Amino acid sequence: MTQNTSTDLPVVIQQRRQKIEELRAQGVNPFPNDFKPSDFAADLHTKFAEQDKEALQAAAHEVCVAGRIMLKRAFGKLAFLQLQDKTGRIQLEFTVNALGDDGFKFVDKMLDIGDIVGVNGTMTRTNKGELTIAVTSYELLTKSIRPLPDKWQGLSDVEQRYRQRYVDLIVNDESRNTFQKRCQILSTIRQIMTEEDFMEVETPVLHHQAGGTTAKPFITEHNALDMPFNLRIALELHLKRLVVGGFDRVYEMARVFRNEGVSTRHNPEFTMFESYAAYWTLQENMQFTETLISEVVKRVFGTTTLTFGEHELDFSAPFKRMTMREALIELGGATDADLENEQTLDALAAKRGIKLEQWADYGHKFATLFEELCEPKLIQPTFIYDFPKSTSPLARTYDDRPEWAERSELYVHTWELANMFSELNDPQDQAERFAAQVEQAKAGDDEAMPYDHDYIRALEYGMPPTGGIGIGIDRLVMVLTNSPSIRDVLLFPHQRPETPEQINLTKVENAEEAA
RNA sequence: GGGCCGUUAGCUCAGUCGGUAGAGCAGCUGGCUUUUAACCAGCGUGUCACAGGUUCGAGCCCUGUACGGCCCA
Repeated sequence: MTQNTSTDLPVVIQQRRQKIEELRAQGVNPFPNDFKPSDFAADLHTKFAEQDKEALQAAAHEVCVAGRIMLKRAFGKLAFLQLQDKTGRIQLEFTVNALGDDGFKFVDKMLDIGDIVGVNGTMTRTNKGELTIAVTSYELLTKSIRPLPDKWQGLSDVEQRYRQRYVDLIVNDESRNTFQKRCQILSTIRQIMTEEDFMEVETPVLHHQAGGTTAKPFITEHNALDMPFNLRIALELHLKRLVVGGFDRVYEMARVFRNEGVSTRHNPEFTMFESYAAYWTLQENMQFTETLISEVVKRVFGTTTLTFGEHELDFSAPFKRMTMREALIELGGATDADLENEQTLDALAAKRGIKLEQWADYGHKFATLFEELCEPKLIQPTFIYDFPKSTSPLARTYDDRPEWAERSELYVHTWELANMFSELNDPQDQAERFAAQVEQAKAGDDEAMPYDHDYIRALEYGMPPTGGIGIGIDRLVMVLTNSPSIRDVLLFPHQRPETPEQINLTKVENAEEAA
């Protein structure tokens, strides 16, 4: 918001500011911090669910809550307000009888929707049966000066919901619920990882060389070192260095950054989960991934079936498994002959109207055909395994099938949710793969990885046979919370600056630091 | 990057054929001791995203820009 002069402000804000002045004139602090609530709305609803008005009034349970006023219905000598805390809402009843003329008049005239109050009172029920706190004393804790959105329509403008997430969270229950679920999903993953004896580690965000996958990095600069850095695009290579170091089971769940487009499924910064376990094979990777996800669903949602859009998704283990070749044949309608060699793949692509890259080899063509022909059909959780070697530069290949990598991806609702493989631990092979990537980059693949010499050096010390798993946490949360856009599961999704001035602010700060 | 759509009061939205801005909620004043989108009486909320253009006259037509949404790459 731009800086307005006071007369430009909405009338409501001017009125609220005047109320603050009046309060101060009366010696009332509009922002005190001496109130301690001891009860929460949801607990009260649970605790007193069975008790009727007479029972409650006879017992006169004393309670103390604090929260935001969301609704106000005032009569001459009685007022009902609805208070919202982090657990939900509870109705408050203010009366002249309980509070006296001045105490009631303050509620009527000075307390507004949006204000934060603390109250003491006793439990009761209204004649209509609603559980209510009969307030015996109260305190204004924070005066709010901006009006909340319409109590019935709420806030639906998507831009404002993202830019002012705090307002969205105040008024939209679904939004609050989604982010609570996100938090529970993350903490349950951490719980399970701890139960499985994994160690959570932190690796650098600033990389000299953004590796571990193929994506365009962000570039930043270290002023004191006078040196450019990339923001990480994956966690992989540092975590595997730790496996070399003897930490047999490690994982990290954190933000990575990719300098690419923004869409309903892409945000420039997003959360990756990666775990590495020494001595795990691809089979164990797949078993663990399905256990982790189905266990998260069970613990967080108390079920194994969740709705996404029109689909019922069944997360009970085991998930379906098929090789990429089987998928192309069963789902893609290809024949063995179609998959014979590069020429037959070209013919298949031409027949289905699929464009293949100039630089693509057999493996890349094979994978592209899979993406085009099969991905849209993968709704229920399904592992696709056995990837072409050339599309998997960090994965071990089968000893008896050197052109195929011990790699699998988990698909749910057409999205790639997880990626896992037996890690390539032969330093010479890995060096050759890096070299091939460099060649591929020269040939025009702008997603090829750079050569990481220190990673080769680490492998030369010896990395035990290891299974690695990567999970796109935001997409997982989307699938589990029925959220069609990644912005619905990111508290503060990427937005362009609201005003040109904000772009200038960023530049000014950089210039100051550089000076 | 391309296509389509959107931007009007604090919020949700209407605005006819181009004739100078409208509703509900919120707010303000008054009334009301059991409301559940409380009710009754009264008051008005405004850089119609921004900048140009056409026109006697633009929220409406045209051009450009910004921001956002959806789809495609």
